Amino acid sequence: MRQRILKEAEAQGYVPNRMARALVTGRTNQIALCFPVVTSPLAQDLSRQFQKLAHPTSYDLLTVSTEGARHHSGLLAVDGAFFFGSAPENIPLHCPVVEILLDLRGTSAGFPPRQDVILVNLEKASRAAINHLLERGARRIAYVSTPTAMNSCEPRYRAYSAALRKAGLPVEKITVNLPPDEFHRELTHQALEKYFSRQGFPDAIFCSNDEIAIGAYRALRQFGRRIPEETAVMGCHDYDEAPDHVPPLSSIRLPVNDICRCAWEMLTARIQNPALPPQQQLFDAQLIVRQSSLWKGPSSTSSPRTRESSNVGAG
Amino acid sequence: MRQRILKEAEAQGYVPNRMARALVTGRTNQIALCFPVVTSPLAQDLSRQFQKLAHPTSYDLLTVSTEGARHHSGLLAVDGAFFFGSAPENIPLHCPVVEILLDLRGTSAGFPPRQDVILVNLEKASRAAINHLLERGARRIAYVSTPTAMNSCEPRYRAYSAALRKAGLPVEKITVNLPPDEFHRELTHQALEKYFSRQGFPDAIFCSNDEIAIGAYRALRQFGRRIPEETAVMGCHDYDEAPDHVPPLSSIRLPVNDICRCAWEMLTARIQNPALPPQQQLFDAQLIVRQSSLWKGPSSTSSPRTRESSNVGAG
DNA sequence: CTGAAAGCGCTTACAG
DNA sequence: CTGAAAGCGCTTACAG
Repeated sequence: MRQRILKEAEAQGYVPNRMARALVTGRTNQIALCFPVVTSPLAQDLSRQFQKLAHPTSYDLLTVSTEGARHHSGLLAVDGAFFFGSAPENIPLHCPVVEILLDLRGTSAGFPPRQDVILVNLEKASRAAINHLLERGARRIAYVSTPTAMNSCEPRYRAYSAALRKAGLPVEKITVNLPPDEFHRELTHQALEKYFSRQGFPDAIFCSNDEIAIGAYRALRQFGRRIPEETAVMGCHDYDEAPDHVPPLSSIRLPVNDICRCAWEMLTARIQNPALPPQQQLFDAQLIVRQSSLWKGPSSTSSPRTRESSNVGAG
Repeated sequence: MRQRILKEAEAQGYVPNRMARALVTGRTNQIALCFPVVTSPLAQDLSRQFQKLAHPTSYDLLTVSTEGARHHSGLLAVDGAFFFGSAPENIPLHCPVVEILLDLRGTSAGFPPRQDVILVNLEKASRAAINHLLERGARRIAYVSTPTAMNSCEPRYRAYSAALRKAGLPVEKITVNLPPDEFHRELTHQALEKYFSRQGFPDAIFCSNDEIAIGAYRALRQFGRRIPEETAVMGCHDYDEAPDHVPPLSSIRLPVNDICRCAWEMLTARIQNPALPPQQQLFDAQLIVRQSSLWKGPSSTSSPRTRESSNVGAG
């Protein structure tokens, strides 16, 4: 008797109302992805990985921006949330949270005593990147970033300034002011164009992300400055496009796939069992050396800015 | 008296429960973004634009994959949805929908009699792209795509095959089988590597999207084949990276920003007033000619595959 | 202006 | 195994 009713309901296209169900079960089958800037390449990359992880499950993904005075009308209707690089305090949320943070150990900010957290060590790889540039003989090494990544808690900046200090070289900071949602390359290009025409060219440029690095490519190309022979470029993130640039971009790889998989496991475990002990995991970023960082200095092949760009031989 | 209670509630950190509110108001303040493959570059691009549009509003965005036998446990809890290139029938949904579709007018599929729909005319720009390659003198022009974009309803394929037929040239189809969620460049590279070593090199390659075009770059570079002098490459989508490739990628630009803005307006208007008459809008794609499509043929500059790739002069 | 009641569409426990 | 009741946390309309 009961079966007949259920069958008939399905036949008539009945689907249960999720919010009503959620109200009584306490489960929404939704998970939030919280980023300070949802449109950044790194946020996009993480989103894509989380989409892949969510797809075989019954969870839908909600993308939420944590920055900007957005009026959130009530508790987010999610069973759990990932927070990238920002404090959950901003968002009304009464559910398990996994945070993905840059490891700030050793800084004044201290170790955050969170429950479930993934830490990414960027400082070690940044040190390796700067040392690599120093070993190639570069002396004038500039650090380019947005204001956010230009402070003493920031692992990239810390590694950079510590290494230069140790080598007895001057720090050269280039701050690029970027609106959070805009395409960064052209604005970086413009900022660096101005800078280069006033200050000349550094031997090497350490960029706080790959978008900025490609903005630097644009600016250097405009001046006919050869990469990496005259000015080397180092990115950070190592997004999918990095090997396809000419020259292929050296970068610091964030293990995005591993981070997301681990975060996903932490969160689903926490949802199933809120009494679980705190979960923590540390990931290392890794220096990926391609062509763009192989500085040769002024004494290198002296073929100047003549011939049109060619696509030969990069395979 | 009442004010005091409300103040006290806020002070204690009370936030109303969204699902309970949604159950009674019928509004969830959520909007769904539905894509056949959520991780494709075009889906990412559209998502980013919709994020920007949603940010100042009170809506949160839910990203949903319409392909793959995902068990959706109940009605999606959204006030409205965008559907890109796929039928809403797959997803349980009782709410306003705006569809974003490739314009198939003139094909056997006919004009879909939907309520609110945005149509993108890809065929005209595709014709322009093929004619551009023909005018440059290319005779052997191949079309590279996934199986999905290799059928007679597909505007790119229709334009391609019609133009070649008209010019009395043979059609050359290269099908690349790609898993939906994987990074396409390397797999395209491999498929084309095989193809080129068996069939030799076309004069020009018309790719159904930019990712495939960059896979083609990789394969051509591997053989030391010069782009565009020996083999020209044409992409489709014109993503942000297109001008930064070497040589800069010619492509067919989808007006993603305009599409998203228009779709957003349609949907919010429909949510506010369900009795609105059907809304429709047509957008044209546009051929963007950069360097990669400027074929010169065998009689061009005969400098062979010697020198290492250089980044000079592209600015 | 405040307070009590009804009801949104479900699920869960409990009585028949 | 089926049916009626209670209740999830809100909002809305209605009575005081």
